[in-house]
Amino acid sequence: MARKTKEEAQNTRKKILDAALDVFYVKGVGHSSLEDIAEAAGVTRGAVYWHFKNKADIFNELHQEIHMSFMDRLINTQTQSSLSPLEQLSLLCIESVEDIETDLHKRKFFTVFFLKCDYAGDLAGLLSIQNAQKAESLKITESFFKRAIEKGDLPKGSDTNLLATSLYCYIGGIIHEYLRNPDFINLKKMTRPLIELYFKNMI
Amino acid sequence: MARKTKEEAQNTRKKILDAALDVFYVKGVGHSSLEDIAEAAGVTRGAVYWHFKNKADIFNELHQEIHMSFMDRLINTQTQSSLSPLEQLSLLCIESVEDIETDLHKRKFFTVFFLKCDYAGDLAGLLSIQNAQKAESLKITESFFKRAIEKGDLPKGSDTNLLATSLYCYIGGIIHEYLRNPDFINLKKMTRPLIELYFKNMI
DNA sequence: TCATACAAACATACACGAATGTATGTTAAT
DNA sequence: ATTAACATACATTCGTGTATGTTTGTATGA
Repeated sequence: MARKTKEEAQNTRKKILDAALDVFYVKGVGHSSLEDIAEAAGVTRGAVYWHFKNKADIFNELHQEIHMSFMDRLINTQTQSSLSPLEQLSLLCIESVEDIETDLHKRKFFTVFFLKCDYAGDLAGLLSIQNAQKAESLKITESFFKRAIEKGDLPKGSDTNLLATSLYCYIGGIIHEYLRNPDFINLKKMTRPLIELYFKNMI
Repeated sequence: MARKTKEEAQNTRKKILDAALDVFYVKGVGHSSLEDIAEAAGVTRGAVYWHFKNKADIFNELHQEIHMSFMDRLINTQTQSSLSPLEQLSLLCIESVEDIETDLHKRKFFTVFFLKCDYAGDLAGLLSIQNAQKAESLKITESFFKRAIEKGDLPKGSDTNLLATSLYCYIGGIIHEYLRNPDFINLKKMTRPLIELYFKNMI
């Protein structure tokens, strides 16, 4: 097979990842063969094996992608807004949840990670990788609450870990419930009320 | 093979279901073979096929089991307590979440349904069955909020659907996050604070 | 500049095992 | 006598990882 330029090889790699997301979304990770992914990417299985060790490797790479994207956004939200910390956080939550409906790419990601994989067998170890990454982002989220306390927007002595934890559970729960059953939550109508319920009342 | 009494056959069936839950919990649904389940139940694959159509059938039966159990509890909570509707609901939430940690059987169920299956292939149709059942329980949950309004515990005109939805997302999120990463939430310490955050402040 | 060697980036072939569903056999409850 | 409730055997397909083949980009040396 003709050797390609580095750029072309990167392109092939990207095509494989994109194809994998699509195939995983439709068939579930467990029922997607590397042949399915190769075909969807327009290459052969050999190419998939050249770039990735196995299916779990592909899955993990996909997760890295969305984790990085989320972290970027979290950090940018923190540093680039004229809103108060709680307003920043509230807006981030609203936008993140709304993205699930409006951004098909994101919806595929979250559907795959929440509903279309089983965190067993080859994927068993990846949950702890994901968890370590979540701990990282939780700390940053917690820092929003800390800044809010410093600004006097929250009572001194508020438990920032409890607040960050509760917010993660709530937003994660909204996304998960929506993906399980899009008819359960009309995100267009309910995102803001659901998030406001949290930010107006709970804290 | 010796024909058994009806009671013995029911016992075999129960053994298969129990074994399936254990195997699914350890290996994930996708990576559990019917041979694995048969072996764990101390029978052969023939017996599994006698009682169940296929793996999806077993999975669905397991889900029926937990759904019925939850509905019973929801209905009993509603009718048998001297607490106010919101207190009833709050206590139900606390107990349900605490059960995840203390009741291994429940933890296995929720782990299997949230993390160890991929809702694709044979399991694809089962999510909508689960969703229909959830809609049923959501209505009952909503009725707690309605009664609370009637009693004057909540403002007239409160959106009971929003409240029930938000509670489902929150409790589901807590359970999901805990199962993904037991280190993320210390349920012993955090269950009450998390639930109280909701009931004391959000509503 | 050109020739050459190496190997990256694939494509194709090989080898094998696992899991499924169905068919058939067995025995005792009814 | 019939058949429920299994156990065992049969038949097949699918998917995986590894081995091997092909071609051209790239580096190096003359």
